[in-house]
Amino acid sequence: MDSTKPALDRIDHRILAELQNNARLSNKELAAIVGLAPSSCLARVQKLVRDGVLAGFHAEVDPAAVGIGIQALVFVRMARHQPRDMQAYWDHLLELPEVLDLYYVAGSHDLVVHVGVRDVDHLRELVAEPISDFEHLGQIETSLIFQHHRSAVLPNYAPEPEPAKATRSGSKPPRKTRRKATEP
Amino acid sequence: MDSTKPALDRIDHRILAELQNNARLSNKELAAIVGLAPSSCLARVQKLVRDGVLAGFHAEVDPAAVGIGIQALVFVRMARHQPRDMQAYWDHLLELPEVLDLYYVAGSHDLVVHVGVRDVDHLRELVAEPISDFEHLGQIETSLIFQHHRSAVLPNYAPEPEPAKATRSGSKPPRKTRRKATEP
DNA sequence: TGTCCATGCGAATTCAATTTGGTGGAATTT
DNA sequence: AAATTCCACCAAATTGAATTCGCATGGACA
Repeated sequence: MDSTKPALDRIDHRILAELQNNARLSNKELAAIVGLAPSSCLARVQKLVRDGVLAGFHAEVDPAAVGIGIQALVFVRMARHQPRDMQAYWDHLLELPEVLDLYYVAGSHDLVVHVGVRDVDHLRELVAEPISDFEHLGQIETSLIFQHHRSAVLPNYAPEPEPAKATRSGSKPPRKTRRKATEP
Repeated sequence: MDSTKPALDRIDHRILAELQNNARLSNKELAAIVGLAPSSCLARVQKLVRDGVLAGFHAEVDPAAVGIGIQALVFVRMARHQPRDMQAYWDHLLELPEVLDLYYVAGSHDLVVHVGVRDVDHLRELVAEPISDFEHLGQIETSLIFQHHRSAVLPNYAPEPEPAKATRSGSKPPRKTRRKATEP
């Protein structure tokens, strides 16, 4: 049925969690954390990237360091909801560098725009011009953000299919180093 | 005056931009991009981390892979705005794994809560129980998210103080490899 | 003009990433 | 049930990067 759903096991989820917390973990460290050999761990990470489960790796930077003095949410209600118009306005907003997040939602607002600007003047200009500059707009309401928190890691609601490889007897029966083929 | 503001130069901002796009860039690659020797580049990155400008490195994972089927914005209006109550409710929300973003804003809403849940039942339970379970709450409105976009990199409004090291004559007068101290 | 400081470089060392060939267990086939 | 296939894993080896270090350069300041 679902060709795109090999389902992630416990170790995969562990890898995702660790990399969400710290994307700079070296493969060796990650392998040690999840209890795998570096080579096996690397193979899993590469697979997760190939499958699009790991969609990117981003540094988090202090907004103040790039001159963002204030942030705001702008709630926009459209006067018309033609898909054509919505899409055009959506694309328009995405081109604004000030737009950090863009939500298209059901309910009494249509769009919620999270913006980061230099100062109040910048905010006023942004809302007055590029954001309001569109046909078929209804109400616009701007709310200053006092505080914002973003969780770094997503919850995990996925059922784990298998013990992924239950190390049944104790912890690690270290395999006897076998090497005979290339040996005098 | 400002002991914590050595101001970032052009190269620093370039580093920030690149790492926001791809936090897994190797130091060597990054150095090549920004036009620095690996050792110099590493020193800058380490400094940016020490100074808190680089606040973290996070993997971005596909919500579907962890079982998040739907996302929503929950708009909450408080009945009372006592700082004590606000803070308690804020902390309460932060403990919910479903909460992905939390905004405390001025305006007609007080809190905007971005949640990721398994399905509609999960959403109903979340809003009915943990989110509504607090005194002094006013209106609550839940809006399904149809589409969400997050920009990976912040804009840069910071003025660049100095050419960081203007290579005035041409590009790279390759320094004559000096090594005399340890030479016959 | 001389000194200090910040920043950069290259070479050397240390350590990690990646490749490869082989192993064992579990599931599947005979 | 025995044989076979397949898959994920591991260890070792190689390649290549991260990190350290001593020194050089150029601007700021006196």
